[in-house]
Amino acid sequence: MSASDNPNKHPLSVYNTLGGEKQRFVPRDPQRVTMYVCGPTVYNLAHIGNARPVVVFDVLFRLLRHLYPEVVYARNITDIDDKIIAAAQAGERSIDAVTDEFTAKYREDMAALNTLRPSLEPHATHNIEAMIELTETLVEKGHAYESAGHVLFAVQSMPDYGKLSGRSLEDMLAGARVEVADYKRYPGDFVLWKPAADNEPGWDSPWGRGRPGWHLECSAMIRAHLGDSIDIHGGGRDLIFPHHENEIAQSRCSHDGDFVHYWMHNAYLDMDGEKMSKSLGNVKTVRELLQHYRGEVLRFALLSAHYRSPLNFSGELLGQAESALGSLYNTLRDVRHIDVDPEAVELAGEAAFQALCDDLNTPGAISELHALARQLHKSQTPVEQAWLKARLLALGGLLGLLQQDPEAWMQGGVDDDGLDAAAIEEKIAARARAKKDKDFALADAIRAELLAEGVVLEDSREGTQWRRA
RNA sequence: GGCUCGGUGGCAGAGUGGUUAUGCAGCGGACUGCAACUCCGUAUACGCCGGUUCGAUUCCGACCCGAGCCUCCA
Repeated sequence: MSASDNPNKHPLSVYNTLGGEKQRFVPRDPQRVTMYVCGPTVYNLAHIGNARPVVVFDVLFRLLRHLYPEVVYARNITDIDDKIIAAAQAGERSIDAVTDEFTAKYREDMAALNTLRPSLEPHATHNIEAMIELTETLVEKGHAYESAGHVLFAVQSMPDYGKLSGRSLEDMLAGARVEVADYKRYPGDFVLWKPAADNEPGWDSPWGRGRPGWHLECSAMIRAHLGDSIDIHGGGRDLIFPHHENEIAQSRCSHDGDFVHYWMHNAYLDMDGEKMSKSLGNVKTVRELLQHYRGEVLRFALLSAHYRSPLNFSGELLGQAESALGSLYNTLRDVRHIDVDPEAVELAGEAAFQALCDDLNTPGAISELHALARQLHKSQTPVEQAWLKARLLALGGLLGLLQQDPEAWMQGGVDDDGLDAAAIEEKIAARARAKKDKDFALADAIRAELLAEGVVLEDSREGTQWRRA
């Protein structure tokens, strides 16, 4: 039974890079959906661009969990790589010290964006044996060869190599930017296994002490942890070629099965209209941004555009995200005393849910959140308010948004300096007395004083409440 | 050069062969002691040129502009 066969579910469509079109999602096993997303190379802090696929596929993970009984989501930790070795040597530290530090920081940063931990986080170095086995199989089957201590994949041995990225071998070499190593039989061949220098980490193998090539770990770990075939494989657009193309080559030439059914790729982030790059000096780490914006604001900003569109990540975007998110929390604050059960909401009929089922249309879903908020403001009856609040929370939860205490959200911020709540309440009380005495000059002075501290007052019949601007 | 994807109002960003996207900011009004919040209303749009069509921002073609990839970058 697929989701589409269940009247209580809504069909999910995703854009499949393989085929270049939106397709109905049909899992191979509706009881157990499998998803793999390329994770970090742990040698430095994650930047906000790295966070986009993490947040996007987190939404997909949440959505799939609503649609299917079990979802196994694996995201690898690449803890062996040239850049890690370089970082360790530069810092005169051990490899482990580097990878442990940045694995921990990666988890902290992604948690701050309210992303769920994947079901599995396989480490490359824990799966070396599987990589060696995979390489041996490829050699046995005539798809790989040993040369000068390297083992290389022979791309010409695979008839439809290049299918994912939509290019032929001739096309790929036409650009002629390929630096041809003399140990390659064919310029497009790529490394499965390479020799390790004495001062580099290495593992014993049939080809001597060495370490894996870049693409190998994903193929080996997918097979080891998820099986020969999986439903969804995700990552950034830039990985389509060569990384994912080569994963396909490794996996399909070594074992039966079609490896991945749905390939999903997110577009890049720009920084103030320019590509984020180290040479431009405009790389922003998640950690840096968290100094100035709350994680949920960053998450909201990342979800404000469709994942396949480039998103210009600017201070203005973040300001808008903060305002928009604040208005939603403000709505929830007004009904904070109404108890609801978001679990009871049947999502299938919700427009926001349907938007997400249409290839993760997060901007569409967010607009529906605003529509619910507007209805909530206008509603006068507690029953209706409870119903709307439950829906807003349920749908927000699907996006990983709006799950914090609204009062705390409105009164909180990233800065710890400024007036504390008790001092603010005290001034509000003083202002209330002034208002009662019709001393509006004093009341306004107090309000202006608080505003200067970044505190905005909102009067109502029930009294005065405050929030941080 | 090859392959791929885009160009929507001040900004961000959906979507559609004919009907208000939405948000942020702006303007007008209601509410308020005045504000804020909220509500109501409102201006600004679909790169350019052709074609198909009763009708195109939406389909087709050309053009201009931009982006990504072309061996280790999300």
